[in-house]
Amino acid sequence: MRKKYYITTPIYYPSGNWHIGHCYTTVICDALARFHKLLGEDVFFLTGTDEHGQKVEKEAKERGVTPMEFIDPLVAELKDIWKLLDIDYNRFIRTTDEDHIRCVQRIYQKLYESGDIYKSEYEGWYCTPCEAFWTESQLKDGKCPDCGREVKKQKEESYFFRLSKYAPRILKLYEDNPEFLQPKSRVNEMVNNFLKAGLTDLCVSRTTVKWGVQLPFDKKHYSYVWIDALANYLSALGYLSEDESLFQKYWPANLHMVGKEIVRFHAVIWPAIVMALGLEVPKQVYGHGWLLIGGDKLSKSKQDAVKAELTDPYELVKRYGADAVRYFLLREIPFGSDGEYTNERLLTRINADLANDLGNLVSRTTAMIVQNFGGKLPACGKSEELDRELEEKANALFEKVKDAMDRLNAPEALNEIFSLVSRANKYIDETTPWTLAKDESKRERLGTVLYHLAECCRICALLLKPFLTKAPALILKSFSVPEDAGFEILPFGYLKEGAAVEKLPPIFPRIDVNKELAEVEKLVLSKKKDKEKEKTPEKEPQLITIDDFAKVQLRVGEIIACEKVAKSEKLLHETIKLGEETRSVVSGIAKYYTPEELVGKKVVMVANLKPVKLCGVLSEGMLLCAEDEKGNLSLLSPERAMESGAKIG
RNA sequence: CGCGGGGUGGAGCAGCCAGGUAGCUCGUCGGGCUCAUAACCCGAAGGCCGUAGGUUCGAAUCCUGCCCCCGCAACCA
Repeated sequence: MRKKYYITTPIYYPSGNWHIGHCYTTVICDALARFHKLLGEDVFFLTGTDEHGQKVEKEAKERGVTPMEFIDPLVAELKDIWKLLDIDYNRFIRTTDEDHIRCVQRIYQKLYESGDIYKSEYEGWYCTPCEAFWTESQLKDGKCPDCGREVKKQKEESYFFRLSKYAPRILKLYEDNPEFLQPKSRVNEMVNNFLKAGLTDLCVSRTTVKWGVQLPFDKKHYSYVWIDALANYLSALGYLSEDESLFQKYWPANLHMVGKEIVRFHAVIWPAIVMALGLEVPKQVYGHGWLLIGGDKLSKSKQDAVKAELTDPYELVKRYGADAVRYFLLREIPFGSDGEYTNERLLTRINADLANDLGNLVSRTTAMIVQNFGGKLPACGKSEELDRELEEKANALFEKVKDAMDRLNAPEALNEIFSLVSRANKYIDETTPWTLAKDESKRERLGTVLYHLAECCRICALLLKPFLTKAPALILKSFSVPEDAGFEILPFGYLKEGAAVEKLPPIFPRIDVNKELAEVEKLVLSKKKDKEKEKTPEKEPQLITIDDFAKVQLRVGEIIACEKVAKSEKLLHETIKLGEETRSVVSGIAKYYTPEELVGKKVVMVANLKPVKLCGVLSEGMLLCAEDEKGNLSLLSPERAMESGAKIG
């Protein structure tokens, strides 16, 4: 029986902002899936979206649409991106899929019956307007972190999962299987932060959020989103459905690839649930690092020099092609740790590796075969030492690539492949085929050299198939290698004398980096402007009536004291005399005014603004300011002397 | 003392676990070549390996203190 390989990405939350980071995780998984397919394994590659929960519910409501109306276009967009990047998944699961929901319910039912889910009471801080529970540590200054309002301690009937029971077994899992959680540093994190302290049972039901999976044994309750989300790895295979054949075949997962921020859910909670269901635990969870956009470090030292980075996957693929984007993601980020994304690094990579090294190698090799042998591959004559060295390197490559991929290290695998590309370029200089071509007596030697180059191109292209999806096929085609050929034809010597060889136009045209960077910057800036425009037009043309205006009470106030707000760079805290009363007001003008120069000023303020707390300081009004496009700012003051408290209107 | 990771030529990283000529990619400079996408090949410059101590014949590597970044804990891939 063929070996099976089940690999998953996290399911993504449809936030409306798909970016290069989402592509990172998915492209790695796709490369791994393709690699294992080429090894002849039976692969199932799962990805999808996590669509339930409070956030979606809330955002849909704000837009006045149903949750599905909100999500559907976002999901369609994501699928488009995967298509552009040639992500070859077996299933795209959505947690709103009927079969998934049914599976989640059955999992809950099963755990409820076995006693691993039980009814108890959840006590927490409840914010009534937000309908949300918060833990002690989530509160900000004892207030709701979302809206800043008072919260009250409240108990709620809830269902809990006996996570505590599984802590020892999870520790043992880590000990017995060092491979289970990678990289190793994450193990320490989990053990020190959670497992050592002992796990507390996990509250797995909600009554406040209705956009979720209803619990079969208590219709008032809905599933905790994380249980719902994690279950996708099982539901996608038809677990607990009428047809469990996929589940039988592919479970347990070989690899759950996840971002480091959600390692806890995958390495602690998920195995516990899987254990509770009596199933085999996944073989490996890998917590990869992040792709930091635009160099956060840079922005601190060179405040003004922060460049706009192009991170929109559509635009990137449109400009540089799927191969270039995939290559960058797979090659540039040291695996396991964070990497940095900038347009410049992307372009440098494309030019240096794909255009100069690989593209050019293929180009010069095919050109010489066409020129000297009329597009028919010459015979491989007697190998000299230089040739044999190249052959050995080419034949040793597969093991090196496989070894790197077994450790999930795509950058290293690519590094190995490109070291052969490099060696081949050097081989051309060492053998100087253009000199051989001038001497009719060296014709056989010329053929041998070109044959070796053709073989290197072929072997590199073949090994690049999991990583790139366009170029390898083009290269192989130009050497008349069948499209569906796999790793079985890797060994040196596959190509036969007389095979048709075709000269290709540049596969990866060189990019003028400075010109392109300038263009990209322009593009990003214009997009930003578009976005700003989108927001403003609604407000501008709207006319209001005098009644609307009357709702705003404007009055003259006198600043009698002013100080900086300690925790903030932008805020000033003014004490303002407003006729008889005194108001506390916080304004974001610290960059434009010093506290000293404000004291004694008469200003215009909105007197009936609902009080809020900013950085913990009460603000009972708003000072009116004029601001121009350049960011200059000026407070408004009555033009003649006025008593504080005077009404404006 | 909550936990973890990191600080190595201009940039990004490897080396550290098993101490012993500091390596790779990009960039800069010089040379070579002309088959090729102004590409390719060779060479050079540039680092007291965050900092202060310690162990050792010998420390980027082991130990200790300190400084600085980043992350996790607290639903960002």
